[in-house]
Amino acid sequence: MRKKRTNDPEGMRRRVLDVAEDSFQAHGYHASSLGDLMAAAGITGGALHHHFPTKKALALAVIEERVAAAVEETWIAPMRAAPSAREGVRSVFEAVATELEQQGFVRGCPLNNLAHELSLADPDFRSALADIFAGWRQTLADKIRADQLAGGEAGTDPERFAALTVAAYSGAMSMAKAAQDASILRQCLEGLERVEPRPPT
Amino acid sequence: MRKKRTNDPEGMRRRVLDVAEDSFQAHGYHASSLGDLMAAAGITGGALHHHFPTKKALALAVIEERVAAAVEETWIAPMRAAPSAREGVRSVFEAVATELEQQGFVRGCPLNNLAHELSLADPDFRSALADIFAGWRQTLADKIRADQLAGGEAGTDPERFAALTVAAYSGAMSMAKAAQDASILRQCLEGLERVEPRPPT
DNA sequence: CTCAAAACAGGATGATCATCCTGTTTATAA
DNA sequence: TTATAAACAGGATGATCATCCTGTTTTGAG
Repeated sequence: MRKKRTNDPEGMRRRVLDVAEDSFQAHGYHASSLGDLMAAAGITGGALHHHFPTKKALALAVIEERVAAAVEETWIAPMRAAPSAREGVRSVFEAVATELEQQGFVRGCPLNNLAHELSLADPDFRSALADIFAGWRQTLADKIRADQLAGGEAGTDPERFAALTVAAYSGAMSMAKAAQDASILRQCLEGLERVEPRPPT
Repeated sequence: MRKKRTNDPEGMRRRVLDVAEDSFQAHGYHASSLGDLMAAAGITGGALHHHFPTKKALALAVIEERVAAAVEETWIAPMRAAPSAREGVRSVFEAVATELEQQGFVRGCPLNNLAHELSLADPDFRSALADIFAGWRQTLADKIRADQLAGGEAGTDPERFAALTVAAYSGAMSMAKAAQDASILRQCLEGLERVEPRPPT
């Protein structure tokens, strides 16, 4: 009689989020069935229902914990650590492009993928996704302001720079996903680097 | 005994595409059930199956006929008619922003909406969507080349300009959809207009 | 130790969905 | 007119899906 079951609520919750994040990115929210997720995570219906009563609750957790963390890791932290806004943008674009080229296929931007499918589906989804976009732009705008305090970027509007950078990245990832070709990212970066390049007068 | 049924295959096909295009944009492909579409179009299962044997066939028709036409109408035709590439881009951005502000909500870019949900779902979807993106960029690049033949845009790389413009628009629409606020479109346009603004040396 | 709550198991359920099938009606060509 | 295919009707079907429910095991507080 092997009666050994170790309760590990945190670990089980993490495994569910792992497979949900992966499946939502690979197939989307609606195309991911809870049955598939349960099989992939190796858990039962009771356990899944215990941690996430509804599919919506699961998706909200993926957005707030995983998608936000992905943006934090890919964009926010590198930008804060960068010597300047422009150098940060360049290094993030190139890092992502290089990573995509190495792995050979393009899954798209985690935030954009879910934003397109879920923004209109539910107000809770929409506001969670919009908040991540806003924080992303905020970080970029703050970096421009820091550059300006250091004497650079005169004449660059922080919010405008942030909006264009995030838009260009998101759109470039959209095209890269559709074309399954990451090179468009580098093309867009080259264009971005020619925005307001004139020195302060 | 009113026995009057007028066969109108073209009209019926058009009505199906009308409701499918609308529903795919509003709720997405997977969240649109054929039952809902049949009810909205006022047709029977037999008729739907006759014109579109599978849901995939219906979506492919929506992409190739409706989404491509939307890009043609919104971007390609106005760009060809514009006096210059930059003026064309400006007028399209402003026209879309104004239209979105008037209708009060943002559904997103038809191409991007389906591209995100379907690019990884099926190779046929992906290539149809990628072709539309490519044609869009081609039109923009051709316009820059025309400007160059007319003596302007020296130093502007046509493909780079096209890629950044499409990316910025797509990404701006993504954010506008998530935020339900079209103003970010104008912000991105202002940024775009500061790309390579220096005169030829 | 006791016991209540949390964690997990596993199946039931009702709804929904895409597809298919058998007919019937309409249009077209010979 | 007649034959043939296209156009359309309407229901059947089997699969799938999210949620819920009843029960069992584990954990920790008192």
